[in-house]
Amino acid sequence: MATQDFSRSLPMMLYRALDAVLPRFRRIFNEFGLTEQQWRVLRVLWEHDAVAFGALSAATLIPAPSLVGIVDRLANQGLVARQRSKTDRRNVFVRATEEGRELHRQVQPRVDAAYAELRASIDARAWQQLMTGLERIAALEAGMADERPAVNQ
Amino acid sequence: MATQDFSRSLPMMLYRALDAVLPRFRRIFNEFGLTEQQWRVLRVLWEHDAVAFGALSAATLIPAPSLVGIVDRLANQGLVARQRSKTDRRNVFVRATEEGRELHRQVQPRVDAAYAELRASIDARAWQQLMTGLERIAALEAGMADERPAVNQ
DNA sequence: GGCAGGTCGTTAATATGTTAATCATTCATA
DNA sequence: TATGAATGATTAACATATTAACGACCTGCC
Repeated sequence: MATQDFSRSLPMMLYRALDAVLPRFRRIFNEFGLTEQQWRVLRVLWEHDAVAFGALSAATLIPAPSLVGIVDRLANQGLVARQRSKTDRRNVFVRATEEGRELHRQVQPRVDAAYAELRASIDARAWQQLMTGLERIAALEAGMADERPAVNQ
Repeated sequence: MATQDFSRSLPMMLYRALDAVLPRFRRIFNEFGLTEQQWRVLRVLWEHDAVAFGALSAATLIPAPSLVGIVDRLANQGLVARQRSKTDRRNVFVRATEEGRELHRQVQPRVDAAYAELRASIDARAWQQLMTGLERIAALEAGMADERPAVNQ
């Protein structure tokens, strides 16, 4: 089982793809004083009004401890607001303010255009195969250990 | 040009794939007191003896400002050593110490096994198509702006 | 020989990732 | 109804990412 070529390993190829794709979007976000993660949060809040903190973490793929600070900063800028659940005071809901929605309306068209340009630079068949492959990898259940705690025998 | 489904966008799918794949490797690195990035550096230094700082940054995909601290910490642990070039004192070479090589010999088999297991969990054809797709994306030249500074007219 | 401009590693400031622990709250149950 | 386990957000400590600026060093050119 020879050691595999490091630079063409799956993780490195995924990083390479991100390095090729993200800068064109980050450039847009920076124009509006947003980081990529801050934008991801706004992106979700635009579609769903009020989102539970845990659900927001899952939808953005941002780990909860990171999300705390990100929501803090967005709240300080007046773009989102926190709201504790009244039925279960452990839960926190996050929603975009009107100001946050307005900012999103400005950013989204630019992002859509950049995404269309990206997609147009790869032929549709290769794009579809790539997406299918990524779905299969993503379906692999993260670690495959200590999930399903070995129920009886 | 309707707004595209966020959760299935290329960047989010790439993140999802990383989230599914990385934990199984990180678990191994942590056993040996290494972070993922620290391991990437050792991985390259194992193959190449002495590597110029800039080349190390490129090979690991770790941005230079981050790499400074990572090499610092590896050097403090005695796993790597810095060495300034005598012909051009701006250049710095990094090499693994004997201790670093020994650690690598312990970690690599575990990583190879985990990688083999990962690869076995996807059929070879889908894997190949995924890799081909990733190569195409990676070839896209990052930002496609301010590269090639608009030479005459 | 000296100066303008470029290269290379580094520092600085801020934001985020990672892992473990904490704290308030809820829930099941004795 | 008190109590221990479970949950959800948060804090803590450390490592890394991002962007801009810096400083030492080289190189071409006057």
